[in-house]
Amino acid sequence: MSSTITDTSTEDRILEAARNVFLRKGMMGTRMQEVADEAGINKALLHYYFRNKQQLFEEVFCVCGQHGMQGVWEELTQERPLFDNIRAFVAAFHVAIEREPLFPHFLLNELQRDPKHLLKLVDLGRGARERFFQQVMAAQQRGEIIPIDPRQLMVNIMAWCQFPHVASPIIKHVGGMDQKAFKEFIQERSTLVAELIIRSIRA
Amino acid sequence: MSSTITDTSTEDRILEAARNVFLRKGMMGTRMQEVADEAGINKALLHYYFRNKQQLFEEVFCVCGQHGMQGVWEELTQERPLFDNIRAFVAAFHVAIEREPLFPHFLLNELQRDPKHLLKLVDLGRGARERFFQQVMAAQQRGEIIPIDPRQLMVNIMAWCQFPHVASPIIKHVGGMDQKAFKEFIQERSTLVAELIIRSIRA
DNA sequence: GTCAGGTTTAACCAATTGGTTAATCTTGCA
DNA sequence: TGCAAGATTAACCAATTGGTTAAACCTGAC
Repeated sequence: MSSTITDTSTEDRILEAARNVFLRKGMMGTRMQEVADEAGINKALLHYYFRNKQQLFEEVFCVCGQHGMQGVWEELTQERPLFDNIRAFVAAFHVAIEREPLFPHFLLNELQRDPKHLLKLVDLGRGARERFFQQVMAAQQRGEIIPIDPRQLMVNIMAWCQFPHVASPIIKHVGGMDQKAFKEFIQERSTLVAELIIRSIRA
Repeated sequence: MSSTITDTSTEDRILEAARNVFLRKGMMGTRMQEVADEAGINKALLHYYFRNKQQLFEEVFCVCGQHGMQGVWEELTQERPLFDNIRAFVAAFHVAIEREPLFPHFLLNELQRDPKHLLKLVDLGRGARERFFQQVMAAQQRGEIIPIDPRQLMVNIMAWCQFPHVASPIIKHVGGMDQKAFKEFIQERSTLVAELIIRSIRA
């Protein structure tokens, strides 16, 4: 049966292992053997649970949800002043990335390789973004912020939140940071980013 | 001889083809066959000119320089007010990326995969960055800008310049842009970014 | 012409890898 | 106990791919 303790345990071990390896190596870089090893099982058993690599990939990243990124978007659309929404969003974003630091690089990479499969993940934030755009335009009309394409603002926020993780090897290298120093560097950003974003658009 | 017209032409065709394929697919994603095809030659001839894939890769990206990125760094260190240096740097950066839009994503990706080979490319800007850091700290002491870790400022600038290209599939998708609209979106940034960066740090 | 050198190619090789098969091992149950 | 069905494995297969080899093909010098 598919409800035995061992079953679910095995299937879960596979999903967990696959998620880790996929995040580290990307779809193209992962070897089914490595997933099997990390799950402590045979490679054939992998194909017994998931027909092939593509299906395993989609099961992990499309079916199983996007690992806590959706709560983050909602921070953008609370009934709060624009600046407070930005602060909350940036903070929540940093917490989410701290839980899954490899995710930004992974997602950007896979989307460049094959957009059609993972773009649905991106769409989950669409509603929140649209409401955020409206709030930005409203603040603009009230003269609270400078005139700016809301999409540019959105890209600016995302860039400052995600880029440091995507470029972490460069940053560590040129800044002479070890892992600990880098974490502090990122930690400092979680408040800095919001304040500088606000400074950049405040009228 | 290695100075015949045909020779150099063949070797150049290979280097050009390799550069294109590597930029599109990354080191791991490129197939030697595809490079050979794009160069219009046999796969064996590829190995006749370049012993193996790794050597071809390093020849293209380490030996042959970094394709115009070094002139950009110098814009950071001219004898100009800080804000003018930032404006010039951002503008030059956008021009450089426009010539080679795939380069940011490629570099970030390869560095995450195997830092040791390409980090020397990053080091070419070290001198310029250090002088820039000094100028930032000087402006800080004169009270022209707010207190900020110059490294954070540097990351902020790089993030806004590079991230849109790394995340181009997402941006096109959520913004409903085709290639032309995206180019306009980027074009708008080439002046917007510098002004917003300056707003974010101006005292 | 022809011969020697570098150039180009077709055919081949070995290793990797996604995926399959058939046999073996558990386990719950009649 | 013994059987049936799912779980697990070792061995295997076919396709891809980086790399090699030996032969063929210029082309310029004598």
